[in-house]
Amino acid sequence: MTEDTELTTYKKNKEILPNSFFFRPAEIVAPDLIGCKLVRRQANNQLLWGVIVETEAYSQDEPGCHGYKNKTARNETLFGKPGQLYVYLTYGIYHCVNIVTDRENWASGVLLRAIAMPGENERIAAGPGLLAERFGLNRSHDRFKISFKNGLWVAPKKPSIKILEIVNTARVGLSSGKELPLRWYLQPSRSISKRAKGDRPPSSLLAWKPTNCDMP
DNA sequence: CCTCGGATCCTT
DNA sequence: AGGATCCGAGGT
Repeated sequence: MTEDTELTTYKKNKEILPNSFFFRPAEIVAPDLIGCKLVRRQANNQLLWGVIVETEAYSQDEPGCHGYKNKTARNETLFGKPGQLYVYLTYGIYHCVNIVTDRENWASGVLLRAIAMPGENERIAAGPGLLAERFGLNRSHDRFKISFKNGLWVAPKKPSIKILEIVNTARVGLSSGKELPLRWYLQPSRSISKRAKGDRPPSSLLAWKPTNCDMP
């Protein structure tokens, strides 16, 4: 299949999550995104994609969220319409990519923490900073509305993903709100971020590959 | 204006 | 265990 027909196949098969998917609470959207594909159309119309294997939920009623205290210039996007990106610079070096969720004027979003990409090193996007770098997303993409038309969208998970286990744990790298179980990852993917204690490492026999999610 | 500390990752 | 490197938030 040529790249252009692959691109149009997404549209023809409606392999695009509707915007309404994100108009739900972050703690519902976050586990629901596990197994879905993040797809980016590149300048040459080739598609860059991978399977989302780790997410975290944030919302303004808990202290881990950037919108916990009040609206500022930095976190304003988080209060905006669901279905757009909230991208911020962290530790002065890396970017973190969120998809805004729930409803307008309620700060909430899902942090995309790790993606498995077929044919690439399994650690290429195994963390929020690496993921942002691999997909070429940075502060200029803050407020970016994800859609097929805009060349960045999420494709629904394949039925085959349902046999796999989604593990729920505490979030990673927080000083406040760290106890809340708002992180989810796909077991036994080898592409999740490696920072959480107690994560069950996948055995080499069980290691999960994104190849069973090829189009269509 | 100054200081502090990150939703990280890589190297000792 | 510590450094890279930016910048928003909060205190003086």
